[in-house]
Amino acid sequence: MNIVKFEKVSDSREAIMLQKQLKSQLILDLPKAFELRTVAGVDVSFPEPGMGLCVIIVLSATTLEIIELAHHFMKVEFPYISGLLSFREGPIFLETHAKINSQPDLYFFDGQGTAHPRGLGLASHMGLLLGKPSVGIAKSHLFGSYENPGLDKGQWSPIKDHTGNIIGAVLRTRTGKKPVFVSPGHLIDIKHSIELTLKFTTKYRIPEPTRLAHIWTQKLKRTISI
DNA sequence: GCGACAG
DNA sequence: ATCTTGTCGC
Repeated sequence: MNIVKFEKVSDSREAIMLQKQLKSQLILDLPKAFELRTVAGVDVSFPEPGMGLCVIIVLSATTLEIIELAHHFMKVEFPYISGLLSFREGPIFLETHAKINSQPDLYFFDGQGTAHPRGLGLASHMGLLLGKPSVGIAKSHLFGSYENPGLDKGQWSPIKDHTGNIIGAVLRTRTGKKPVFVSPGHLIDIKHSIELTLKFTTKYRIPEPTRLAHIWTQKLKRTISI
């Protein structure tokens, strides 16, 4: 069992305090012994108000074949508040994670990593709790300034905070299509986050780990009663 | 006060 | 995220 507990917070004030405290623990470098054999994709859908359905899909990092698929359906307490997404999706993610048998080497989350108001988006928060490398793949902008990248696949431009520090990248994963917002979660740097995002991107805008997790989250949603 | 605002 | 079918365009 993967026993990882999520610190309960009762309101946004406490949530923000926790984020500020946790961000100091982030390590933005790949571990020396990092070996990439499997990668996990995470996503959450909401079949009905107050109920969430999380999916974690584990893929071979070399062939992208599905190694494991786990899901969990439960009540979600925390409301959606911009900047506090991890408090809404974190609990159900950990419950789902307790069901997987493999130990993914890397995790891709549907949201921001360090490109966040307090430097601790969903991917960073979860990576920290797991103690594993994680990357945030967001479909839209949340925080930081940036210029649009070139139109060719692979081109990117930095996302900077008010100080000028680079906290993420706007990456073109498909020529001529809307770019994705990539930022390191935990135990990884920006360069590798970009490199790995491209490595797992096939013919679609969203890289396979997160794209497949989303597809399953929608497919299983119909299996659950409404 | 005004505009922005992951999923 | 979710409510929702077909349709125009690359």
